[in-house]
Amino acid sequence: MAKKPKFQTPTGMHDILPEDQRYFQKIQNTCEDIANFYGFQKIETPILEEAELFSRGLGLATDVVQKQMFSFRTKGGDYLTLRPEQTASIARAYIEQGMQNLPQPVKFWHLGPFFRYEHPQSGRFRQFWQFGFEVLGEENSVLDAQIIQIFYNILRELKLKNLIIEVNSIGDSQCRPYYKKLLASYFKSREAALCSDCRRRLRENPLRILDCKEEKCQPVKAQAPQILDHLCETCHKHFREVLEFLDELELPYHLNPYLVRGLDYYTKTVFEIIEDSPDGKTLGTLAGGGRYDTLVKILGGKETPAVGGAGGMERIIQLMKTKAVRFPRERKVEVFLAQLGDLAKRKSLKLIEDFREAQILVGESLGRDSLKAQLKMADRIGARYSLILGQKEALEGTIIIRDMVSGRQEIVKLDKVVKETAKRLKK
RNA sequence: GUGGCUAUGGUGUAAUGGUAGCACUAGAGUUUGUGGAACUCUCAGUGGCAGUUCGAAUCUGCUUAGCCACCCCA
Repeated sequence: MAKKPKFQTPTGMHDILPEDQRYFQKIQNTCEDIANFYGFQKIETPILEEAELFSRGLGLATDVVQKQMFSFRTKGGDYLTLRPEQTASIARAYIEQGMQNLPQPVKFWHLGPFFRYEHPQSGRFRQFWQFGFEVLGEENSVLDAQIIQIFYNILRELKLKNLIIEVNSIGDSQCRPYYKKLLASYFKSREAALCSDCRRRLRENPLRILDCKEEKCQPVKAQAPQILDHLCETCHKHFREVLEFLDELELPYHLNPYLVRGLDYYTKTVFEIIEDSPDGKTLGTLAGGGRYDTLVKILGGKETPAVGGAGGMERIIQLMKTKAVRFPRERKVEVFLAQLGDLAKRKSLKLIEDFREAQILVGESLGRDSLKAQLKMADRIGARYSLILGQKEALEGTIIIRDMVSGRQEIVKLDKVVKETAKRLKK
């Protein structure tokens, strides 16, 4: 006889079990509250999009596009991709739905699963959940600061501490090309001192060398020209304003001139929020984002300045767990209905509906026939009262109310039991 | 994509080539219409495929998954 096949979740993908649902729910509720306060509306876009939306939007040279997309051809011949991030889809929706004709800015939040083909490890999955906030149609630096504030608020609301906001500006189409050239020629003159990856980056995207953690590259990096010294007038002013707003908000930020994000659509402000853990272990970025003033145009829309970011739910949950963030039970059952005998079981079904109408949570274990086992269950879930409907009671039209603390029992008329139970619960 | 470590019931763990055992959990029960304790019984495992051997959880190879590092990011 053949062995039973053993199915398991695909690499890097997980079941989200009830105990984790509480955390997901908590994050979702927090996002929703904050979104309502700041005037963001929820949007959901398809999990599949045309592959080109991402390759054009995020940039062909990015890691996400080059090696992390789940793409496939449909029977009809379309080339689709499981979304690796949200921003490009929102920009697409903005263009497709003509949202430039709405009062600007347009503010959205979202929450859902995303997919990247990578080697999984802690805090890194092939299917992972993100929430995000995006503002389209506003170039003012005050929005950059407010987006950062929003993500900081959410993390704080989730009881996370020791948060550090890393910020940088990576310029725009005015100044970045010039800086890139400057940087490229600097690194080129010292190419021999760079690691092999960085020599490749030198050709593809010199900015990323700044992100390299290779020991070898550190001294070269340290002497490299810094973008902040080479921002154009506009970007410089914009960034200065952002920092002033952050000061005003008294947010704990750290200016990190090496912060370069992996997606090409970013302009000017970029940020990441990380946990400053004492033992030096990091989960990676909890939330990150920045300004993307050119994305809408790249995707074929009108020039539309925008800023936004996203948070990683699994990472946040992992951190919440280590900080022992707990939640009360979502369902407190105070009454348990135990039944004995065929007639009683039939009457129980209807009785449960009566309790539902009265909005009293009533637990049951209708599949169990032994009274003992049912009371054991009642005890386990912590019911205050048990209702016992046996053969005799069912025939007489009565039912027993048992106080699970004192053990006292009373017999009441079956048609009064909802009322009688409600009365006892109020005390 | 590259390298390192790991893998035993649902969970946590024993067994260094010779009967896969224990604890928890779960289910059923202990004068059959009454919970918490105790006790009894039951379900349930060597990730998968090969190889070495009289004999493999144990040794070897491959594979899968997890973890870690690189890379990158949420």
